[in-house]
Amino acid sequence: AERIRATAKAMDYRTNQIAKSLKTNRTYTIGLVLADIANPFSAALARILEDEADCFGYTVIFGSSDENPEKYKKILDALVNRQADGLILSPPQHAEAEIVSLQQQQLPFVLIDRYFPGINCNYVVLNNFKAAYDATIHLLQCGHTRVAILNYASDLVHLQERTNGYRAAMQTQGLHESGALVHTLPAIDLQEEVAMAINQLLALDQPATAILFGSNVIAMHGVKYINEKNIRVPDQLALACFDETDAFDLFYAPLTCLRQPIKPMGAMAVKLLLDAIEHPSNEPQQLQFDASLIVRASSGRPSGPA
Amino acid sequence: AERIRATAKAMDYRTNQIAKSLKTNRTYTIGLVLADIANPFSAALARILEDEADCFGYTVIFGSSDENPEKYKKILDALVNRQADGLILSPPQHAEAEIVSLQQQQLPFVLIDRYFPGINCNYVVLNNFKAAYDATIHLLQCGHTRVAILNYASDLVHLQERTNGYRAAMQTQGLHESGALVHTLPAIDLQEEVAMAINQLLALDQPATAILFGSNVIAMHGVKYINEKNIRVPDQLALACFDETDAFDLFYAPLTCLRQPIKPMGAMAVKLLLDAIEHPSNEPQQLQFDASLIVRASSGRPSGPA
DNA sequence: CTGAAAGCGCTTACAG
DNA sequence: CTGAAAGCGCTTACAG
Repeated sequence: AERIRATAKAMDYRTNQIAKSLKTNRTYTIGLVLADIANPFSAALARILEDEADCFGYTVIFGSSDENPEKYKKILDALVNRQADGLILSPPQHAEAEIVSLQQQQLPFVLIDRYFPGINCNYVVLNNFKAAYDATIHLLQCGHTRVAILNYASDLVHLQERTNGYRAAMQTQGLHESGALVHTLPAIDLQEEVAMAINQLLALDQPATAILFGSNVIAMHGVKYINEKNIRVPDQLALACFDETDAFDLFYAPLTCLRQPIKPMGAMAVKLLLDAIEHPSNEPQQLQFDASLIVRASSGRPSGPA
Repeated sequence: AERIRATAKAMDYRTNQIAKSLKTNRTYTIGLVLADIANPFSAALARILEDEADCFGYTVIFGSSDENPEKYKKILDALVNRQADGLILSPPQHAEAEIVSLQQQQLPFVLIDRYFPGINCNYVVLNNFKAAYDATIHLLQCGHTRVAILNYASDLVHLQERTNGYRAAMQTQGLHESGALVHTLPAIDLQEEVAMAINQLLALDQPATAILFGSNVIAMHGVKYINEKNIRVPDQLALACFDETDAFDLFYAPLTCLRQPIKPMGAMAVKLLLDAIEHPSNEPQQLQFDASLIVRASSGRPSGPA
């Protein structure tokens, strides 16, 4: 018996995890579905989830949904078929039925970044309302009154909360805008839509003097356009945005942004998922994290008369 | 029998891929090891590989090595134990033994981005020599003679070829520099090293007037520092860099860069891998792709006397 | 403590 | 064409 073990080692034997998994019903694999792994925010999150999963002996399989419900369903099927022990999901719009189906199949999962208020399941999200509120208040405190928001037109609640937080902040100053300062973009041709929105905001009788961008992608298009048109930041137009990216450091007026605590969020998502795998009868947990407002040059005081 | 099939469908039966895999010895899973999935270049590549793999019914499991050989080995073990049908690898330095071991185990794999000249295996890489040569020639044609390069100090051949290509281009103009214009950085504290190198280049008796950055990460640090110090681009210092990133569009002088054809490269890597899985006795194939030099504002003519 | 047997859920070759 | 049997490589409970 001893000798068998010795020769096994010598022959460079490796256990077949597939056979093991078949017996133990455990693959030590986590399925991850994001909108697009190539988005810097998603990629950073994927990296954190990878590291965290690795701490517990898990490996990550992933897929990108492109915000497309059919594609999302297809990826989910592929990951479930491959017997992922659990799933970490950033679902697209209209994915409620899929989520409920996972619950019925008793598959452990945790939503990250996004959630559906009507569904009682594990999730880890940002307090988007507070984040948008804080950023807007900051812009108001910099002396701006005509603060605009560029956000996605989306049924996703976490995005709507960004607009809601912005509106609540504006109302603290008695600024009940007609809506000319709120642009929600369908994101069919986002680059074009962002450019149009900025043009419109600057062409108002009372032009906007500050913009809050609802995501890093919107901000990227916005800043590119502002660069092209030589719009002066922050004098002519102050800026703040959701999400932090290295890219924003290259702009001459580094962007004030809302930094998401993705490290603790990712760690918590993995923790909740492993809990759900171990204890399927546990009550779902819902966790919100706060963004940090990182103030930089782009939100400085406006130059013109108030 | 017919009725069994009907009720199976009704009961939402899904075949257990694990059991199937045990029997067929196929998991339809590709293992991907990159340096860091959070790097925009890696993330973009991961996305392309994901899409390409999906076309053939494969799913991707991944790990980030952080250029650390031990971590690389550990990830490789995890992916092989999970019975990935094949591997796409971007290996760190000193990974030759691991690669040879994969060959001995007859595990199908394809290297991407990096390769080891002594090992006859499948790989898909950029022609780094030509890319660096082209970019340097371009800077020389813009009227620069004191063109510098900031690259990694690394045993990885694909990085050394960037410096070699640069040197070859300089020699076409009879410019055999003493080495003051060539900085190879150990990347212990890359940000600091890049800043120091730029300082030294500008403090030379004959200051450098142009820099070729050896990667997007080096360029990111470089441009941030140049921004901080208000060094004027391209007048005081012209720039060009490897890899394309959205980020570089936010700089006031958009960066001239070497765009890697990652879409065809990724597609080819998946193709070679699937070939290797289907036909294990096929000869390894080695493929080089050419970068496109995208000329933009950062490489414009120098202002001072030549 | 060791060793033989059953079974995880499939596929595949074979008998009916 | 259909159905029963063997076996993929493990783990686990059980007998010796």
